[in-house]
Amino acid sequence: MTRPHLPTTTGLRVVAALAQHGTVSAAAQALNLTQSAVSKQLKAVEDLVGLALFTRTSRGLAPTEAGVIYIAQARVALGALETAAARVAGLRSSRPALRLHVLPILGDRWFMPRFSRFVEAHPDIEVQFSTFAASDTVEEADIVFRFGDGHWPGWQADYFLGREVLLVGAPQFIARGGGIDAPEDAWRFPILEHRQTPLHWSDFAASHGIGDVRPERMVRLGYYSLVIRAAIAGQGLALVPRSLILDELAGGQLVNPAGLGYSSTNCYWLTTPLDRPRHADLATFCDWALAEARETESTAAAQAPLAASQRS
Amino acid sequence: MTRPHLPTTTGLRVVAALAQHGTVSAAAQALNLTQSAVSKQLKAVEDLVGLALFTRTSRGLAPTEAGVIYIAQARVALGALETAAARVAGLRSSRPALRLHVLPILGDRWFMPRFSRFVEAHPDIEVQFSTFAASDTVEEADIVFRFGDGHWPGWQADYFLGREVLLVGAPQFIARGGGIDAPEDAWRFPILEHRQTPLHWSDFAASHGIGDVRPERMVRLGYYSLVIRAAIAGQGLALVPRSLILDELAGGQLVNPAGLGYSSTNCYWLTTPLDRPRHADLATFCDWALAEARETESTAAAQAPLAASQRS
DNA sequence: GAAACACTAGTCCAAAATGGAATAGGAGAG
DNA sequence: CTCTCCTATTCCATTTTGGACTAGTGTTTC
Repeated sequence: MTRPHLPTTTGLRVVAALAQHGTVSAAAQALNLTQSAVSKQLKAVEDLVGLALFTRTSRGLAPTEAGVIYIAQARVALGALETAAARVAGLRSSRPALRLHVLPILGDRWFMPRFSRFVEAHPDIEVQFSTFAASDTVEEADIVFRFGDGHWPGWQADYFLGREVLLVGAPQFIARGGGIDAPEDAWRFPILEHRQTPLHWSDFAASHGIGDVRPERMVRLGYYSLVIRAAIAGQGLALVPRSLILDELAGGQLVNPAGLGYSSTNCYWLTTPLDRPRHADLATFCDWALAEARETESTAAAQAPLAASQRS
Repeated sequence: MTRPHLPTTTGLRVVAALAQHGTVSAAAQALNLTQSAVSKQLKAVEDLVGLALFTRTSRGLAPTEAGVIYIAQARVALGALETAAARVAGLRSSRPALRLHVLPILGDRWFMPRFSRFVEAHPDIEVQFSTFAASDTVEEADIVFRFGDGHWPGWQADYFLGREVLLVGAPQFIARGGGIDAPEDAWRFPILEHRQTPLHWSDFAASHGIGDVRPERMVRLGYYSLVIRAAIAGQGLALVPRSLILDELAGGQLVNPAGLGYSSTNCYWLTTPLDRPRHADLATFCDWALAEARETESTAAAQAPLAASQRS
């Protein structure tokens, strides 16, 4: 046998990022590469595989049947590498690295812009992030960020962010649909849902006492990044924690019509294992992350009235 | 976050090959790279990980604690890539590739020297090999090479090779130990065992009617490649199918003292699923592989008397 | 004890791969 | 029609990779 044709690990990351972000340009930002580099890496993987992994549209990319299969295995491979890094980092006799498991949406929209502040403040603490790792590696992590109601046996859960959920959409899209003045107006529009957090719309309806969820249409997407992006593109209304879309709200790409939203019991939590000692670096990181999250939400709260006044 | 430090897929292959082959030079041969390239790739992975993955001795390399962890995840990652390739290959609307799952020892010692003959004879048939893939992918394969007694529910098993098992060792090593004229003489020596096929020595003892296995010492190794290599290095006696060591017997690196060995019911089988149609390419490959295996064993049988006469 | 053998690690250098800047071109929205 | 967002490609500089070769070490053989 000659040398097998394997993709590079950059190629795997590109494929995984494209699945999550939906466009070459957005994936490039997430990967800290240029649009041109990502485009070429995708082409290289597709040439190697011999099939297109994504279809191209003017709005971005969508996985093909082959792409869905390939993306799944790319994630398994990347997860194994995260596991290897995390487990080996745990063996260092010098100060062991902190092992964090983060959800994709938090990695992109919360850690990416802020983590450098932690590094500057604590250059001596090494942090190992995982996103794709399998559940056994997740359980080994020092900190696991989770979405839910805050109850995980064996784990202490500290509220992180996302309790305040807003109904949002692109301004022109909402205007074309006749505007939204009351919660039930939302059902005139297609709505977007993140598959892994499917309860939002029923919570929204329940919190406003408006009966069943009855939208014109519902589109389910695999990543919150894609939900947000589709909302910006005018493909539907979305329910999104305010803290995750501060820039889009400030920039006017998304608006929160009539200030509609609700307070969710399902939100993002910072969890730590109860059966392991809380060593100093872990405590330092938790304090920093929770404080930054509080600051994020203070900023979010301060912007809310401003956004409301811009709406009239 | 800046770009994560991921190993290259070549680095992963190097780490997995080193685990299997025990020396940089042997791994290089298996990978179709030079010793220098493999050495540099290993250094690059170890620099990235920040820990040594192998200890170096004058006889080769052995995994460290970190190495064992890393190797396991490297194999998971490579398995995922094999799965991706196999599943995507199955989607091609043109002639789908044959998906073969091969044991490491057969990949190295049987397919590596012979597969180019198949390619020359059938350039139009694409074959996808896997070795590391997880069990779900194995079950999807068109052909699975297995070691055992030939009974796997749902699979047709055709004898492939390995029924004739020889007691072998390095000539000087055997001479220093006083030679071997009878089966029980083997217990004066350390013996080597492949962890995944642990029954050989008891089968050897039973077939010669010599009671329990009572060697001076037993060393268990994770790969048959390492068993063969350790036998050549004079670290013990091994039981190995004749067909897998024709070159070593012919070259005198290993000898079969007193023609000792036995006929094993546990051997290598070519298995195909009963619940799927046997399409033409599959039949072509099976015919070729079984014919080549027959030829391998004819050659082996023809060499046996010659080796015996060289021994006196 | 010397020679031979098998091994790893490093240097030098050419080739290949990678990524960024820039550009071309397409599609949709305003 | 213009603007915006998008992908794909070209050009080029930089980085990475792998092979040839060498230096050095340790073990085995004679």
